[in-house]
Amino acid sequence: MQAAFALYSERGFEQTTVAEIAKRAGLTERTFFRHFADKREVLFAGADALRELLVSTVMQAPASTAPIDAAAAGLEAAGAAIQEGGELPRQRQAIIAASAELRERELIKLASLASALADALRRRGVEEPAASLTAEAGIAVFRVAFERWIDESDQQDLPRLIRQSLEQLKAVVAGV
Amino acid sequence: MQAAFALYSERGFEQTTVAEIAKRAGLTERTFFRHFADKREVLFAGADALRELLVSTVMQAPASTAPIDAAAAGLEAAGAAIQEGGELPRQRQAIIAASAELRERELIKLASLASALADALRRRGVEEPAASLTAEAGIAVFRVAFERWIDESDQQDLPRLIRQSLEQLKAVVAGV
DNA sequence: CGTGCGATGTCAGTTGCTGTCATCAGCGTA
DNA sequence: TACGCTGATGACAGCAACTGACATCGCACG
Repeated sequence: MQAAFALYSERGFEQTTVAEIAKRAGLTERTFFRHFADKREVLFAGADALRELLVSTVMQAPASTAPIDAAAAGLEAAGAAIQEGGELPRQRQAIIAASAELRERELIKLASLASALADALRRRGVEEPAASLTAEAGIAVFRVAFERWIDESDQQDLPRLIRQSLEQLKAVVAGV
Repeated sequence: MQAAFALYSERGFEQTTVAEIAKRAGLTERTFFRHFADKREVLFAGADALRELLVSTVMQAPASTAPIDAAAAGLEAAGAAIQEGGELPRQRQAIIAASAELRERELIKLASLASALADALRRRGVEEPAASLTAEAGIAVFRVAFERWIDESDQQDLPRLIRQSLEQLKAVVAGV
C-alpha cells in the first residue's frame, strides 16, 4: 500500500505498473494481486470499515429520529472518521481526481455506501422508495460536502460541512 | 454495436472477447478500438445525445422556474427519450446489471450527467453549492425512478415515475 | 521431530489495448 | 484519364493487467 501510494503520487496512476509497485515493496507482482483484486483497489482498502461505521451509526439512532436525520448522523460519523486521517485522505483524493479509472472505482464505492445506507434505513422500518431516495440524497450531500472539504484551504470541519449541505439540500428541494 | 449487444446478451460481458465481436461484425479487432475507446463504451454510445437533451431542456425552462423544477423538466425529457427505445434500454440494462465493470462505467456516465446538469443550472444563475446539490439530487431521483421503471412488469410511464420520485424526495428531505 | 497450512515465488498463458506502417477505395482536380 | 489526397481498414508487434497451476518455504502445533 505504501509503495503504491508513493508511486501513484510521484508519477501518476496510469504511469506506474504493478511490477514497479511490487519491486518497491520487495514482493512479486503475483503477491500484489493476492492482496488486492486489481491495481485500483489499493486505494480503497478502508472502504469496508467506513461502511460499517456508517451503518452502525444509522442503526443506533433513536427510533424517533426521522430517516434523513438518521442518515445524516451516519454520514457525519463517517466524515469525522475520515477527518482523523490527517493529510492522507487529501493525498488519496488528489491521486483519484487525476485518473478517470480511479474516479469510476470511487463512484462504485459510493454507490455501495448508498445501498448499505438504504439497507440500514429499511431495517429501521423505512419503506421503498423512501429508503433508497433518502440514501441517495444522503450520499449526494456527503459528496458535495466532501468536495468542499477537500477544496477548502482553511481546515473546515467535515461533519459541519455535511450538516450545512443537508440544510441547503432541504432548501433547494423545497423549491427555493 | 449489434454484434457486441448480441454477444454480451448471449454469454455475458466478461465472457466475450473483442476478437469475437470483431469477427461477428466482419471486422478486425483493431477497427473495433478505432470506433470505441474500450470494450464497455459500446453500450454507452448514446450518452452524449442524452446529455445534450437534458441540458437544452433545462436551459429552455422559463427563468421563473425553480432550479429543482428546471432540473426535473430536463430529466423528464431524458426519460421520455429513453422510453422511445422500446425494449432496447431494458436489454441494455440487463447486460449492465450483470457486470461490475459495466456498472462502474454507468456510474461515471451518470456523474457526467450530473455535472452537465449542475453546469446548466449555474448558467441559469444558480449559485454553488445549490447547483451541485440540485443536480445530484436530480440524478438520484432519476436513478431511483429508472430502476423502478426497469423492474415494473406493467409498462409504467418513466417521466411520470420521475415526477413521483421527486415528490417523494421532497417529503423525505423535509423530515417525514 | 514430523506435519500441515498459509503466504510467497515462478512460470506460462489470455486478453485488453496501443503504436506503426501498409493497403485500399473513393473523390476531386489538372 | 491519370494523379494525388484522404479517411477507413488491415496486419503486426508489443506492453501491461490479470489468472491458473504448481513448487517452495517458514512457522505453529502436536
